[in-house]
Amino acid sequence: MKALLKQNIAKHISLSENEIEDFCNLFEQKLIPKKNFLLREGEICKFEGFVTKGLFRVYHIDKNGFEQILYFAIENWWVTDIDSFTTETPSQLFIEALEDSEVLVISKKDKEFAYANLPKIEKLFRVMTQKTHVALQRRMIDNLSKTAESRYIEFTEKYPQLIQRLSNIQIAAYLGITNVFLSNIRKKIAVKK
Amino acid sequence: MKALLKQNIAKHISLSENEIEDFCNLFEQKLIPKKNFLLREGEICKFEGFVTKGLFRVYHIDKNGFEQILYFAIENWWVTDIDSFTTETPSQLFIEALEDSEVLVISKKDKEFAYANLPKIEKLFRVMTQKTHVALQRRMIDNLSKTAESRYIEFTEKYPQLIQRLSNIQIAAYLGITNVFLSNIRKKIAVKK
DNA sequence: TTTATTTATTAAACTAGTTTAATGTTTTGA
DNA sequence: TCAAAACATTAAACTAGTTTAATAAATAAA
Repeated sequence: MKALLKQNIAKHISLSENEIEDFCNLFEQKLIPKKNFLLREGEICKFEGFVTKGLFRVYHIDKNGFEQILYFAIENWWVTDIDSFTTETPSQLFIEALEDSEVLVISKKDKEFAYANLPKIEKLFRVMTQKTHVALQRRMIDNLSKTAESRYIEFTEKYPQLIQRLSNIQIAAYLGITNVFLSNIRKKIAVKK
Repeated sequence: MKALLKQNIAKHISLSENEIEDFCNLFEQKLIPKKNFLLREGEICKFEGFVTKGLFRVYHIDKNGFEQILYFAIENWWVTDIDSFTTETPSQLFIEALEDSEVLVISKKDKEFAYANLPKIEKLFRVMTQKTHVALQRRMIDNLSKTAESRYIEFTEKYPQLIQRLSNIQIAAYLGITNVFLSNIRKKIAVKK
């Protein structure tokens, strides 16, 4: 059950068999059925999660009621509201299962325990946060410089397996456009081919 | 000369007098005159910097020649291309001094040395990267959900001291709009008052 | 001090993306 | 298996933001 998690950790840092076992024992499994929430706006995020099955979307609802999707998380991805988790303030985000999902979660308390007792865990999360940050930085540049059409094309090329599992409404909310305009883009691309 | 750096580090983690001294000794000062570069596109970023005087802009030039500003760095801010620095690949960014500036830099080699010998430094950069990431995440949501006008107003409210040192061209490139449209926004706001 | 360069503003035509609403299709759930 | 709900598409009017260009003002350089 925790094989995927161990494998994911090993991609970032090297730990002894014991160390990785100890760390993974701090996680417990949660099952989140489709349309249920791992986190709701206003709650303080007290966990960090690793998805082993299913699909989540992490999104914000602005004051006009529009949803902006920060990211999706499928199998082998980490999911949390790092803002609320680190500052211990109420979250501005929802984390919702778009499919029946399974996630391994570690509590804030246990994570701090790991930081204190397994120094390499500090490195693990530094490296992971850096990678996440680099990815977001690239997305920021793309959003500032590229048209919705090329952002859509690049998204489909980068995450073909994800596209198939998402409705156009979700994809549009991620790209920062309306689903009506996404429809236009898709038509335009289809005509080209 | 390194008092500001020490004070900045102390904000994030607590170190002994010796530890902080040892770590700060790994930094050396660089003077970058206005309009000169700390990093150019294509170079591999081999440093992490802490600004003690002046002002930098970190930006990308897209294939149409337009500039997008990722962030500004003034006194007491850190500056690097974390992407190029961690992956050791050619940078897609320019880091340019907008004023005569002074920056304390640590090399990649010395930073790895610090990670290996001063475990708390690992924590320092994990915490800093997290904070930077949270800020970028908030900016991403703002860019997806808010109009250019409210992004401008919020920027002026959040960084009043920065606004005074920047031309409207720089501010527009940060907001992701043209300077012509920024002029319209400014006029509209002025009329309101 | 004079000239060249960069910056800010304005106008006017234009375009990428939104809004609202209608219609058909697919999925869900009782 | 049938009705309700969610989804995708299209059209048409609209708006936020761009583009190009001209002009004035501020800054820098010689």
